[in-house]
Amino acid sequence: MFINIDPASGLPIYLQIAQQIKTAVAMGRLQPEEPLPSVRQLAVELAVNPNTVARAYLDLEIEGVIYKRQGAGTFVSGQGVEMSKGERRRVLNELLEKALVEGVNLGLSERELRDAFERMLEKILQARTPETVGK
Amino acid sequence: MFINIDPASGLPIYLQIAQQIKTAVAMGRLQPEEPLPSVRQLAVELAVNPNTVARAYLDLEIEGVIYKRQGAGTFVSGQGVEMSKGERRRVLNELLEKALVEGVNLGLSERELRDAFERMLEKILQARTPETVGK
DNA sequence: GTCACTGTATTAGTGGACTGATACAGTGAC
DNA sequence: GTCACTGTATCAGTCCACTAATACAGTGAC
Repeated sequence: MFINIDPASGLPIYLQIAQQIKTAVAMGRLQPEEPLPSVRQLAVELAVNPNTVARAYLDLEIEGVIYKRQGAGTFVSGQGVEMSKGERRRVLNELLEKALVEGVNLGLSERELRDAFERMLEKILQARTPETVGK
Repeated sequence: MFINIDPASGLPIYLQIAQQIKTAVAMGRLQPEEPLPSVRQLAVELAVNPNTVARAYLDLEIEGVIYKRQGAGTFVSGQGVEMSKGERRRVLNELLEKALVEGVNLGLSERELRDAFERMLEKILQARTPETVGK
């Protein structure tokens, strides 16, 4: 798989796994209903404990990014994040505020902030087919 | 001061302090060279240990948001984050990616993402005078 | 049924993040 | 100099996040 762990990052292993899968799903590198590697398989590959992978999968399941079936495996969700519109906006706004506060404090100009946003948005959406984005 | 601690947030106290000050600086509610409350003063106000406040101030100093003078006090920096342009972009991009990945996985449309960004950017920049934003 | 695979639960150990008590050190008004 | 304020350093305790070892339980091909 495409996941790689950086022991020096300081970020917990399970979060590194979760984050990378999340990004892959957002970018369409992982398609809905596509099976993920089993917890053991990925654990061997990354040389970590199966529970660590399971922890990452659990987080992703709670967030609605993937779903699991006992004995069968783990799969990418079909777009279904169960959250109210308001709640979703709140989460997004929190993250955007954090990014922009940081950007402003770093002394970046309004122009630079906009450019960076546009570039990142493009990067994430480019690989997706139009109908898989939003509704 | 305007800081308030939410014990239920799960976020460490010192991070709550640091984050709120950071936001205040970005929004211009705290002006360059403006003195911050002393570590003891703020500690009493928030009912925490002075070291906890000091820890928040230390983080902010390392990031370049504030500066301290032994025996004198703590002050808001005058725009001086010492970081290369490339490094600053990298930090911003990381945060933007996180926000957008989340937004896409939440099923928000490109339009909604753009709108949220514009609104947040506006909110943060509105209180600042033009010449204090970027260069 | 067996077998080989799935995810799950339990339990435990280690490390370090977080906070606090307390003593030290610098600054500036007087 | 004193005094009242600054931030700083040291040390210690507690809690829990993180990871792991290991055993349990469900699924599906055969």
